[in-house]
Amino acid sequence: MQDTKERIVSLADQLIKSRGYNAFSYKDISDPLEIKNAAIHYHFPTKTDLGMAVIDVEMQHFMAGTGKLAAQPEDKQLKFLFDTFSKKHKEGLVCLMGSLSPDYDTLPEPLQDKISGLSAAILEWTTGCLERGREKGLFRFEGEASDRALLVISNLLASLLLSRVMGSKVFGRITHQLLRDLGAGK
Amino acid sequence: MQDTKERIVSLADQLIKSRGYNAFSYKDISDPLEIKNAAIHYHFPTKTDLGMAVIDVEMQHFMAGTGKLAAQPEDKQLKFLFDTFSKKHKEGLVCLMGSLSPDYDTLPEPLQDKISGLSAAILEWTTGCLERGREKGLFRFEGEASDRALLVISNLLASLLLSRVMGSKVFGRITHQLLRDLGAGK
DNA sequence: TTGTATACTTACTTACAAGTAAGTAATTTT
DNA sequence: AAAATTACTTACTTGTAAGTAAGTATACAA
Repeated sequence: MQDTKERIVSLADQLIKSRGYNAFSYKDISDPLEIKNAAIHYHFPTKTDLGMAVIDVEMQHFMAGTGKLAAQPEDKQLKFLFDTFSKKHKEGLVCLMGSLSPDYDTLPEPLQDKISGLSAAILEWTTGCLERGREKGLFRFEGEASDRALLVISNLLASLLLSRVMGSKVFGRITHQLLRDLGAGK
Repeated sequence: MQDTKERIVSLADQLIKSRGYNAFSYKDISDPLEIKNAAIHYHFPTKTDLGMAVIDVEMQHFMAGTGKLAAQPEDKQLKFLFDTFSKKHKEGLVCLMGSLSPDYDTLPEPLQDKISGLSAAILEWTTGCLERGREKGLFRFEGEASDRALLVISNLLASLLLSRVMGSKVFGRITHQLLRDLGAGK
């Protein structure tokens, strides 16, 4: 039954994005799934193994999602990124990197490396999207595309975090301003 | 000896900003200060009390710092905000809100309220700064000053988080782009 | 039909975080 | 000089997180 394994990863993913890596335990997973904590250790011997699996799945989803859109115009592609974050916002979650980066120094090295890998992939993709979009006249902005991509990611990440602290309207205010700065939808 | 009490808060502040609220324990404070954990409980009966004290001190520092600059031109005032974050960046720390917001939902309500209060104060101050600065021609940007202030705070917060994950150069790249977007120093 | 792999459970161990109760030494107040 | 307050320590308790060793039920394979 691959089913249990997938449910464990899925719940762990949600827990990381809602409460943070250091604030959830195997009990938070075993209780709702009505299994014993040892069942989780059977699939994922250590919490690090589970964390790795969560990031692997996130990476796979990202690759699959962007892969499907590769032929679309860049403004549509960028919308995919914004929609991904918008969905998390509606669920009251933050993004993986937003959740894991404050705890980064407390995480085991293999986990750190996976997180860095994921962030590099997202930055690379966003950079390419903005770069090509600007050439086509879909976006208008100054400076290096990679710097602008960093700004976009930085804002999306923080908008989810700040929504929690400052109220949910913050997400829309930040993303709206962000899109305006890119000269998108113009 | 008020000294011990202050050292406890100061260390707790550093621990929150380096490892996160849920990832530090009283032992991380009692060991370096060479006191017993009960000594911390004497000053701060619960971890929540300690967390509250950390935020209180942060708020006091913010009020004192901005208060001193009230007569200065707005671009200098904004520089104070950037310098505050730059200092944290050099120390490898993130800001309080960056550290506490992912764990927000796991925190006791009084702590949540204090964090929200602090964030509101920072947003209010930044909004005023940008607003008056734009009127004087020190800044140039579109949209509501409060939305732009949100963007500034969002980027500063995220730049510290992302520096950990993506490498320390990220901080400078984000802040540089941010200042350019405000038409500052021009 | 016996054996082996899979997916668990039962029942632990170890470690440590958070908090408390009672005691003590030094200072300060009356 | 006695009493009270301050700032701790000693020595706990309770709870929980992470992990493990050994056993069991089921399926499927040789």
